[in-house]
Amino acid sequence: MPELPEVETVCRGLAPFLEGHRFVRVEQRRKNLRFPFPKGFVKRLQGRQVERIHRRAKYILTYLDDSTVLIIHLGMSGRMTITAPGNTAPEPGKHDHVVFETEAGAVIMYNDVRRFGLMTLEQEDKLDQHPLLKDIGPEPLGNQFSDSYLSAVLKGRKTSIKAALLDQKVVAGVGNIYACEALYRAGISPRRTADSVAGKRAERLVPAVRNVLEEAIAKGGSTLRDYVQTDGELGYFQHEFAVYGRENEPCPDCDCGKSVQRIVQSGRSTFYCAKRQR
DNA sequence: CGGCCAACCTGTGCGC
DNA sequence: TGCGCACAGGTTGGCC
Repeated sequence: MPELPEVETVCRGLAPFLEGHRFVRVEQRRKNLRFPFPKGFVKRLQGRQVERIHRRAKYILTYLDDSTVLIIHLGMSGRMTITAPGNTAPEPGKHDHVVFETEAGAVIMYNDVRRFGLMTLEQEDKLDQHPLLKDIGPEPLGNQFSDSYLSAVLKGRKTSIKAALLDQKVVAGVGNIYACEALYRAGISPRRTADSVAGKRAERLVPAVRNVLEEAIAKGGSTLRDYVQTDGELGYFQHEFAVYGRENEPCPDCDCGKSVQRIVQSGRSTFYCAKRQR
């Protein structure tokens, strides 16, 4: 699930337990996720203090006091679980792959059934050049993501606009759900060619992407308090989607009885309303 | 380079 | 109840 809003929510949930706190125990419970853990992973983390947590695209960047950065990606099924200081942490289960304990007594577990996630370490001054990060496009909530940028970057691209939105080089952090939802809001067909999204369409798509992500973050934020108190699990949230997962249902703004269709584009499900989206 | 597809891995839900 | 298949929110690497 984790797209930009979920990763942002996870970062915000982790921050109070990690920023300014020191890892006193790190347990790596298997040798790899998507990639092998780097050499000396546990040793390099133990005793380090976290300075700040930051999100870039779908990556969680944890800046440490020795100028290294712990890079975390949640993949498809990665979650973080927090046990606040003073409470008893559960025993790690089959899919709890990494356990962090802070000096204050918080226990954070990384859980990932499918293991498409990753953790690695990089020197802070080399972070921009890291292979995983160097080609990522602008943050959709930042100023660089504008209709002129979008028109320019999509120029000449014959793939679908849906596939282009999923390309992290075009824009950072948009995944399958929010690509569908943003296109719905913008009234743009996911089948449309990417380079046909310029001018007025780009002017509609940019705020559509921004707004849907901002709303999802706001919702994550509003459920976060309850989330941490109940079971401490961070990562999966119930959102109301207009089209995603709603095949054969009427879309919210449809007055014509037509319903949401599911198609497959480059191997991923796309949901859209053929009447509203052209 | 652009674009498509398989692969990575586990779990779940559905039809038969 | 069991089996096989489709599918799941991400990303990469290989191929044409």
